[in-house]
Amino acid sequence: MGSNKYQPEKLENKWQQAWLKAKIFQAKDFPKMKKHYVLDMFPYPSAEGLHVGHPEGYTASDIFARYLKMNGFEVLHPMGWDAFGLPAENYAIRTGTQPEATTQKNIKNFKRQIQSLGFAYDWSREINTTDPEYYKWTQWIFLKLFEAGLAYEAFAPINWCPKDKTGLANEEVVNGKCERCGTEVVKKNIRQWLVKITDRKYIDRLLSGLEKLDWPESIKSLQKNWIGKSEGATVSFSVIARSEATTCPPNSLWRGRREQSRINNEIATPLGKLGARNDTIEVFTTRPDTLFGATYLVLSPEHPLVDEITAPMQKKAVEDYKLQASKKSDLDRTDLAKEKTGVFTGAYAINPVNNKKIPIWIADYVLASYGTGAIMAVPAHDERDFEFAKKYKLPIVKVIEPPKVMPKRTLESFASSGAAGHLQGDIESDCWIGGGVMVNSGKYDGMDSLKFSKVITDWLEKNDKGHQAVQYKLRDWVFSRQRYWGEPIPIIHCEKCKTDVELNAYEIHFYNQESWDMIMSGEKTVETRALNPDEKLKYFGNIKKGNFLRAVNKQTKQVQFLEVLEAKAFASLEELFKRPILIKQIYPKISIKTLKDLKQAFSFTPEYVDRIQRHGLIAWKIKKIQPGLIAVPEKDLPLELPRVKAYQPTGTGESPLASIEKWVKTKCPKCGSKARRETNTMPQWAGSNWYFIRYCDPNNEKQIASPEKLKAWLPVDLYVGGAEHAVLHLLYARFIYKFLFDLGSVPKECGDEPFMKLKNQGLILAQDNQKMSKSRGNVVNPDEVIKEFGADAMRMYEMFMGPFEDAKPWSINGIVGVKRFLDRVWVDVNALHDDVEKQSLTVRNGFSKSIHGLIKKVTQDIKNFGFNTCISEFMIFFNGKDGKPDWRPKLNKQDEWEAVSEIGKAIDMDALKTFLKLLSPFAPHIAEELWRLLGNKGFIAIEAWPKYDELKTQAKEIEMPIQINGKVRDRIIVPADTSETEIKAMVLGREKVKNWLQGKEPKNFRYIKGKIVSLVI
RNA sequence: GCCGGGAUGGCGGAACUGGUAGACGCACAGGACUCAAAAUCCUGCGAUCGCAAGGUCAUGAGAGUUCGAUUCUCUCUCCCGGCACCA
Repeated sequence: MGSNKYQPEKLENKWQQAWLKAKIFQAKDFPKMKKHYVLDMFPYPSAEGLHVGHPEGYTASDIFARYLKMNGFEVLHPMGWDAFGLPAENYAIRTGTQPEATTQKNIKNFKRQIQSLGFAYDWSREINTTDPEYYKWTQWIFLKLFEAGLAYEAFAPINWCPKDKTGLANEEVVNGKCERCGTEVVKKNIRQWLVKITDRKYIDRLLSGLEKLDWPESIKSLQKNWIGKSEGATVSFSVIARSEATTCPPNSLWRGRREQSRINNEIATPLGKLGARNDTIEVFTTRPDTLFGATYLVLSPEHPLVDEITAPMQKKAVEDYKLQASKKSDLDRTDLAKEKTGVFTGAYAINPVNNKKIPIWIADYVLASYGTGAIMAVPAHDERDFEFAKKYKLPIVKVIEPPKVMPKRTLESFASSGAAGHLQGDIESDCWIGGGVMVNSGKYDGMDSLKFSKVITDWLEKNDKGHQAVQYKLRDWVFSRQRYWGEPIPIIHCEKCKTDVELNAYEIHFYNQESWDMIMSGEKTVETRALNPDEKLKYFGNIKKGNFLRAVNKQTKQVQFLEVLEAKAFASLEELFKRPILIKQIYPKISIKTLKDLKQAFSFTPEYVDRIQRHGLIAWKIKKIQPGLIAVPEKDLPLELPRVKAYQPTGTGESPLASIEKWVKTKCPKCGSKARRETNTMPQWAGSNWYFIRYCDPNNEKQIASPEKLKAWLPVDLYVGGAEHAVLHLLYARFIYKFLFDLGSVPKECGDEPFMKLKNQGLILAQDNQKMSKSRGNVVNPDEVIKEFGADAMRMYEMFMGPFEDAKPWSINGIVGVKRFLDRVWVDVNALHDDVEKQSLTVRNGFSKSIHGLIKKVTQDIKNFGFNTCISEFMIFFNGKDGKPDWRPKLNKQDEWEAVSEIGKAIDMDALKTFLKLLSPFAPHIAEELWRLLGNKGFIAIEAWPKYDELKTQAKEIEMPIQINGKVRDRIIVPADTSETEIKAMVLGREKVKNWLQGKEPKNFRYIKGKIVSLVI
């Protein structure tokens, strides 16, 4: 027997170096073969080093990549470092070291650890997000977003962590607490950079793009949920003027006021949205069918109209309530168990469908950040409104009668959910949130509620009282941190440019969020307006190319500047109609074929049409600009992070960069006057949402990556990583990728989805079934595992533990099983080799049948990520079923070969080599070593993947179970292709079967070829 | 509350499109080797009745479809992950 022992530490490093030196895992840029891009989520190189969770995903993707390589694919399998971020900075603060230095140190350690596992990475493409040559392009992307109007500055109430003294993205707040330190998060109004991920151009693509992706359903639904699309309608409720509110006016009075406001606001309202007025409250509802049941309105306490509408006698109550609400943390406000509270404003509105006067309340269960910040309350058909109405004794009007005859299943589920009250129409004690038949809805009574939903929406549109609408839960992405260790935002603040623009600007106001959104959504939008000679001061016909518009959103108080790129006058609608391209830009979704369509689409009032016909119309092509915000010129990128002495966040909302005067003071690239640099830095997502693009061309100095190389590699075919990134990284990366796609930086051929297939590894828990964490002290260090068992055993064990995507506990006992197996392989192969050399064993190739089954099984399992079962197949093959391997003899106690198969003391050397090839993606080091031992040349890692003979995977004889009344009572060994008549005779002849039958004929006889015989007595 | 995923021996887990439940590994027990131990090798190992042959019960609980259900359908319980007053 071979005397040498399996000592992984003696051979693993050797092979790792050999692979590197031979460059066998370097991907060629323009592959002639089929390409495959296998990507791991790159790690944040923490000071603690790798934990055993990292190698799980890396091993799986490595096995897959090696498998593809052996199958003739050109494989791109890169690795890099996501190295900006808070921990490095916090560490620097504590120890007074440079984040740059500790980051370098951590990277070195991570790289050593990852390399010690023998992964087949192409290290020539290694990237690091903190490298100026890399973040130059992160900054470049930001500038492009800025140019497109997708990155903007805003004072926004953001999540603020008092301990870390920094703003947090929504996603970093877990249960109202800071994800990193657990401190309760408070709201703070702070100047921020935001990225408009909610832009119309992208949000629906982010949603619909999911459909074609091969991702786990759970991740897709998480993203869908996060985007949170709801379809419904917005409805305008007119507010009754304060003085008139006490005596609810008949319609005449009311209308007069309405006309008044229309005239006042016309100028401030973009074409087609003339319905918006400052005395209307817009609400969003997914249930326009319940509109007749809307018995009151509720505004969020932050709604911009609250102060304007509140009646004097309610002023104090409203102010108190607003103050109270503002003090509450998010956690308090969203606590569901809490009873709803609210205050009457003293104001009333008119329900547009029945002209009923309804009270307006404020309550903090209505969120300012969603929809329009206001709701219509339909207590009879919404549980929240119902609760509120009950408490404050507000009227409840039923407008939908639950269907009397319901499908049985629906009925049962209602009964069990305790909602049986609905069935009796017991509206006093309960509310019905389902559909049904309309009642109390005027002439629509008796209509199906689903149908009515559409009917009433059409009615609203026709009557200029509302329109079909879509809302999303997704918020814009807070894209700045008040921290040092991140990419500087390449923007310069110039006071002179700002005042210049402001001086030249025409002011326009928007009361309507939708109009605002439409105008702001980008360069292609065209603003149109009828000329109005009566209003000299605001004679918009004067606005020419090169002028500016100062646009104010009355609701959110947001201010934007628009530059007029082109101004065109049209004498009439007919003339405008001749310019279909222009119309398309205004209303991209509506097809306008006739002039009538045009008028309808724009919902012109007759007065307005009249004015256009008399005075003409002007249209502007505009571009959103950021006055006083000047982009750092591309040629000056990267804008490098300056060296600082102190990294403490200032806590004022400014980053530590603000205290480096030398860096902050600069010249405006546009006008040359004194200016200051932006001191916020980018969040960690900035570098990680596009890194996979850079791997394709990591050293390109001229472009983010060359289109040719991108065409060769993108999209990523397989992306492996943790499910914790389901909505953060994966959504941002998809957004940025789509943006770069639209920009042309990602070529059309690549498509606009970056990751075709996604696999999530399950969490590895500690021995005690708890999450591994430093504080619990149950973290397993891979270095120690490798030292004791070797990298191959570590890889094998991580794959053997259980299904890849499931959470599973680490067990040190478990790893000894695979280690023993590798020991056995080592010892046996050495011994076999020695004895073949000594000619005490003969080599006869091709007699093993089980090797074909193994190839088949392993090939399929790798494709399906079923690595755990692969490994058990390896064991079964090597040890043999019942301890009888069919490809070789076995060692007995005296270390002598004992024939276990019919072939005697012969070995199927081809089968052994095949076995090693199959094993090599899993345990690459031992496979290489034994491959050479058996006299082969070159690397097993680049050998061709074995093929199997399907015929030989099929057993000729089968042990067929015989079931009697559903239970296995006997077994019979038969040729696989035995016919039914043959088998029936054989089965009925069996002693055991006769015993069960007791002379009777079976009532039923069934034979499933290759599977089972079943009889019923 | 809503969405998604689970529940199989002492443990991690197998079981293809319904067809022998518990593969493989761990732990455990007995044996071999050893002065002894470790390592290694062999045997056994769901529960239960039985000396055995064999029987009975078993895949979270209950029902259903089927010759046959871990697998399909319904209801329920519990666990994990996510969202959470989103109108």
